[in-house]
Amino acid sequence: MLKKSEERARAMLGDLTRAGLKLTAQRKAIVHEFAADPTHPTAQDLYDRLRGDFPQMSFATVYNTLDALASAGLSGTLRIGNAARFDPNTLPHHHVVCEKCGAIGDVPAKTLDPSPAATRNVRRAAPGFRVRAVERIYKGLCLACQRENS
Amino acid sequence: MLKKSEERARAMLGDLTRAGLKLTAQRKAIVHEFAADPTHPTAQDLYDRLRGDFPQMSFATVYNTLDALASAGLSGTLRIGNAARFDPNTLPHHHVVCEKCGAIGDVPAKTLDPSPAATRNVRRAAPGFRVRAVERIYKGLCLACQRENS
DNA sequence: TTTTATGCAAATTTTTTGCATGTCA
DNA sequence: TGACATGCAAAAAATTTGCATAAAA
Repeated sequence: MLKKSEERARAMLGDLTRAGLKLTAQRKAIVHEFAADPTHPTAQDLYDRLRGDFPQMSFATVYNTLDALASAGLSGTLRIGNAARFDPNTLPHHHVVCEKCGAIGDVPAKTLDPSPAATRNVRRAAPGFRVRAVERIYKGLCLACQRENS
Repeated sequence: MLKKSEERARAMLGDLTRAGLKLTAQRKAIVHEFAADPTHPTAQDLYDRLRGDFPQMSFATVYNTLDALASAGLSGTLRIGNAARFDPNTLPHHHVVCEKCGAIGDVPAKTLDPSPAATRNVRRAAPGFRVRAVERIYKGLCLACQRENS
């Protein structure tokens, strides 16, 4: 049986090919590192992890690949703190963010479609705006930071 | 009668003093420019607008002042695109973001307190996390961009 | 062989910092 | 006066770009 991370990497590589992107060694390496990563890494994070095994890997390639994945809908982009964070989870979900340590987590959602109430509220504030998706950020304190505070 | 922008600027200056911050000429200028600005400007935006009237104003001062306002709870910080955007609206509210042109708007909310359902969902995904506030981003297309697309 | 991606290095953009000087309270 | 803020300039991060070379389809 395949490890879950292997499974995800394979799925992502398949999607990548299907999206018309070329399957280079660098992209395979990036996808293997990224596909099952729940930590919402920055491009720099991934680059640092990869450069050990792939010293010829360029930073721009990591950036470009993550952008390509995002454009193909295979990755989400989150902006929290000063750097873009990438998210391989393509199922609908929201995020928790710890206001102290910055840790980010996923919160599964049935859908990101706007509720009728949301649509009404937006219509009132921004007439004519067409809402495609509603993303939530749950801000607060993670368990570890609550303990530290006491 | 005072213009609304004047009113807001005065309120913000009062809050600023009350927060123990010093009232310098630069801060007054920044607050007057910022307090009633609904466009969620970046520090660069504000600096560019101010430097005409205040050529001696330094960019770092704009940054520091906006940070000070945010730390004192007089401004919110939004990260959308590659730069921090500042928001003088301290009433509870969410945001609409146009995915094409990047325009940002406010959507008033009664409260940002988590609903019981939100608390449950977060608890399931991130055990022990204490949610303080739920912020929503409504993503979609603004009226102008819908028209352009057709 | 044609198209697309890579590496490299440099340019931009965004944000932060140090420190001497100046100003508010 | 004493604490805090400013300006300036430089450093540090984060992101994007151009172009010759290399690899995938």
